Amino acid sequence: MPTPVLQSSLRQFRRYEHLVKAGEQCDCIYRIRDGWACRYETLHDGRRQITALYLPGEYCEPHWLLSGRAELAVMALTPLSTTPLLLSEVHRPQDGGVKTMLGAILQNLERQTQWIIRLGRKNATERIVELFVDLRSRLGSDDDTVKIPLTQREIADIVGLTPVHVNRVLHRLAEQKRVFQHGRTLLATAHVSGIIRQCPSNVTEMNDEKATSDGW
Amino acid sequence: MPTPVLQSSLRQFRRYEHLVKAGEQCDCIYRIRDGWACRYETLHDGRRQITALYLPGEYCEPHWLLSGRAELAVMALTPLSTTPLLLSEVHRPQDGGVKTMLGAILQNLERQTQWIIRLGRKNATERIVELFVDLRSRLGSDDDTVKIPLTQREIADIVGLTPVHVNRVLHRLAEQKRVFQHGRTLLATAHVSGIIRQCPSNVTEMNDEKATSDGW
DNA sequence: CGCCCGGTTGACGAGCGTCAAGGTCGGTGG
DNA sequence: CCACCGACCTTGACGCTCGTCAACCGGGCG
Repeated sequence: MPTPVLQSSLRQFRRYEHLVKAGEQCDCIYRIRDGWACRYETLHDGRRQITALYLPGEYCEPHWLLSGRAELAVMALTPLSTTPLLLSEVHRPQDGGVKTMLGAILQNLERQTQWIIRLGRKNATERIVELFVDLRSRLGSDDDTVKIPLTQREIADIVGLTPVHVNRVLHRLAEQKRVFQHGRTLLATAHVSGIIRQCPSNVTEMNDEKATSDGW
Repeated sequence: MPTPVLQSSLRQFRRYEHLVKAGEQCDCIYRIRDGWACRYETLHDGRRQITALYLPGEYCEPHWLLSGRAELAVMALTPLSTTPLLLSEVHRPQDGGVKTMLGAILQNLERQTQWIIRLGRKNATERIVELFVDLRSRLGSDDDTVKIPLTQREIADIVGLTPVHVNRVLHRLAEQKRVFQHGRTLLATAHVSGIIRQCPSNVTEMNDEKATSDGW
C-alpha cells in the first residue's frame, strides 16, 4: 500500500504497474506528472485493445468522479509519476475543481468519438499517422520531433492492428522521413501528417511500394 | 423554425432529417419518445461512420449540457418524435436533472469504450452480433424478437464495414436462425448471441460455410 | 555470458473491400 | 390499374490489406 494520500503528494508507478485493475473502486483521480498511462481491455483469447492514453498534464480517468469505479484496468506504459486528487477533495472546494473534471470528461468523450471514426473507417497508415498527430498536439510540442515511448505492440493495441503490420507501416513512414528511430526510441517529425511533400506523389493516398529495408 | 420550445412539448423529425448539423450551437437536449437517431461523421471521400445511436427513452447528446455545441451532426434514422429539454431548464431546478444528464454522459462514455474495443479487435460477425445484443438490451425487450429499423448500409456505417459484407454476414446469421427478415424489416432473435446451440460446432467461433442463398 | 524483450523480415492466406450486374418491393404519377 | 422509378437488397468474381506463422537479430540487463 502507498503512503497516505495527501493533496499534492506524489505517487509513482513502475512500468506496466496497474493504477487500478478492472472493477476496482477508485477514491482518487491521478494527475499525470511524468510518463504515460493507458486504459485497456484484454479479451478471453488474449487480444488486447487500448481505449485511452493519459499523458503528462492530463487527468487520468476523470469520470471516476461520477462513477467512483474503474470499468477497465489502467496501467503505466512508462515509469509514471502522478499526484492523486482525492474525490472528496475535488468535490468540496467549489473553486472549479469539478468544472475542470467535467471539461476533461468532455474532452475524453470527443477523443473516443474520433477513435471510433478512425478504427471504423481508416486504414493502417491513416490510423498510425493520426495517432502521432494527436500525440504531437497533446504533448504541446512544437519541437521538430516528439519522442514516443511506445513499443510497436502497444501502438498495435491502440490502433487495432498487429505488431507485425505496425512495423511495416512504420518502415514506410520512415522512408518518407515522417518518423525516425533513434536507438529504440520512436520519433515523430513535424510533418508526420504528410502535408509537406515535394515529390509528385499524392498527399493523402498511400502507395504500396515495398519497403526497401535500409535499416530505417 | 419549429414551434417555441416548451417543457414537455413535442418535436418531430422526418427520416434523415437533421436534429443538428456539425458545429451548430445547441440549446436543448432531446429526449427520444419514438424512433431512432444517430450521430455521425462523413469524411471528405464519402466514407461515413456512425459514432452513436439514440433509442426511445434515451437522451440525445447529453454532453451538450457541458459544451452547448454539437461537434458532429445528428440525424433521425426513422421518423422521430422527441421532447426537447431546454439547457436552462435542466440547470435551474436542482431536482436532479443535472445528475440524470451526467449519468447519461457516463453511460455514453462506456458505450463508446466498448465500441472502440469492438472496432479494434473483433471481426465482422462479432461486431454485428454484439451490436444486436446491445440493441436488444437497450430496447429492454424480452420479446422473442426485436425489430431493427436499420438498413444494411446503416449497420455497415455503425460496425465499420461495407454494406456488401454486412449482407453476407446477415445471411450466415439467418441460416443459424439468429436473425430473421420479415418483409424488409430485420428481426434479431433471443439467441442472436449464439449462446444457444445444440449443434456440436463451437460457440464463439464462426465457420466460413458459403451462404446457400435460400432467400433467408 | 546468456537470456529475453522487442524489433525485423519473408511466405502465405483469409477476411473484407470493390466492382458490377441484377432483383424486389413500395411508392408515385399518369 | 398499371408502368415506372428509386431505394435497398443480392450475388459473383476478383484482389488488396492485413493477419498468421515462423525464424532471426540485436541490445540491455541480471
